[in-house]
Amino acid sequence: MASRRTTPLKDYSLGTHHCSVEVRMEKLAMVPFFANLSEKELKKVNRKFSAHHFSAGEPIYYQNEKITRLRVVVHGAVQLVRHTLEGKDILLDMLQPGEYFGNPSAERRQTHEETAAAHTDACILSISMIDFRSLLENYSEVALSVLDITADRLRKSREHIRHLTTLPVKKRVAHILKMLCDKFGEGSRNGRLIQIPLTRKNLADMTGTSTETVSRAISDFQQQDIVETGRRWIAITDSRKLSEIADG
Amino acid sequence: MASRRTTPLKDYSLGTHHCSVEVRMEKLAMVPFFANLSEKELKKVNRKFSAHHFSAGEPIYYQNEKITRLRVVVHGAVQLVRHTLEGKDILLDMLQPGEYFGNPSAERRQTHEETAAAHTDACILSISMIDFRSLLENYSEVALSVLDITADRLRKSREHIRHLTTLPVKKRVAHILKMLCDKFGEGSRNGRLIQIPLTRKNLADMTGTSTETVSRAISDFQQQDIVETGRRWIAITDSRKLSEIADG
DNA sequence: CGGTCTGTTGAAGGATTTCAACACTCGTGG
DNA sequence: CCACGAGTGTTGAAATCCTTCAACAGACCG
Repeated sequence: MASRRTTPLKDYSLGTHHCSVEVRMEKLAMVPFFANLSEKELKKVNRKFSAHHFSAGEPIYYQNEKITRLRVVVHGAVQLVRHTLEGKDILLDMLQPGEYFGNPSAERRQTHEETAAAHTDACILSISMIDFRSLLENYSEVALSVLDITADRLRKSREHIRHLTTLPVKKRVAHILKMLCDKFGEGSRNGRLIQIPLTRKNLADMTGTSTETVSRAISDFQQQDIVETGRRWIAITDSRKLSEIADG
Repeated sequence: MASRRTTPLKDYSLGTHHCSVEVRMEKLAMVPFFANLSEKELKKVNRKFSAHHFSAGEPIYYQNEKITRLRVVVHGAVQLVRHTLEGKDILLDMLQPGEYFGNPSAERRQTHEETAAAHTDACILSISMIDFRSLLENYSEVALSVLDITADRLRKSREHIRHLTTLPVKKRVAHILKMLCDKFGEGSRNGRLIQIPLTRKNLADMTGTSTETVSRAISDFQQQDIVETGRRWIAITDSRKLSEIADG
């Protein structure tokens, strides 16, 4: 496997790893809406979940597919992509361990609005919608927590709309880099490194532009010593200047 | 008051109207997340709500203001607007009787992300966040219903993002007109009339463009006999052709 | 070491914004 | 009751940002 790696990023590959019961419990406890459950309750919940591994790039479910399960990221990163007839993709979200995906309220709208795929090698826990709904009915604190997270995602989505309709591309790219840095940033020596492999296409699909335009924006940032970048990796070296560009 | 009205729209003015208890109960029962409560429970819930009237254009709460209450539209239309530093407004949503507004999960994020204003004369019921949260805790069916509605708004928001990033202005305007027609459309003789007064600026703020561009798009639709329009009103006369433009 | 995927850069073309001037409508006040 | 003015809608032309097309350079993998 990858032996001559040159990127500064961590290796996310799973190999033949299999999630032990202990790891699963630990990860489930990390999920924000299970945080307040007792260990006994958590064990009960844990039995309803099953685990699956996905290789980088492998799809987890497809757009328009029937919704049957709710999923939680345990290891790796998951991307939610909306494909369009125009052939332009939209990267709706990048998920970290602890985050859920797959519509939690799959009552009427029975199909997924987006495709979920493992962005890196990933380990995913999933629970049937029926079990999840009964869980929500029985534990009001879990339901309220899921509501809070969903409301926060709505807030972020509207923030994104604000950026798309009022900001020029360069500012949008700056905002996305800041956001990614907050969520995935690691280290502080030569600036904060964004700990997921991202192509110019990924960034373009997040900001709603073309790869070329993103490339030009980032080239500009690089000349101003705001970021450092290579193939599939970016580090922010001057977050102050980046903020100035984003908000100025 | 308005005596020489020439628009084809209904008169939304309230005059000295005051909501009777019966009207309030009826309206509360219309709210999707109270739909399943018994009359007795509904009466209990009703006591927690207070009613207020707003004239057209009057603000209900301001962006960045502290969140203290959750509100429900009883009469009239309410607009949710996000103001930006660039001076460009974004019309996030237009609400009908029965719809709630004001973040239902006001736990950490303590301030409103948008300004709410009465678009027409409006009657609004409101409940304190504390009472609302305890309501969610005690009635799991209400909590699940609120979750469903929030998840659906997230879906719509992402759909909007899709339109903003992949479609040219003309198609976006067509989509918004279709949406407004589905939500506010009335009658069928000379086409479906959108039953709220809308300016070109309102439409521009919904589609993320300028008033001039919206005007050009609608002029074009009018020449193709797809819509009929006047000052602050629009009717769709050929929804099939409109759909073709939106999706073609 | 070659092929493929990824990233860069230039230049032309296009869609939309912006600036500007004008027309129309409504309702208020003379 | 009419006229005027503010708010609203329309249209043209120039300027601009971004996309698209194209060619190439560099990195990674087997």
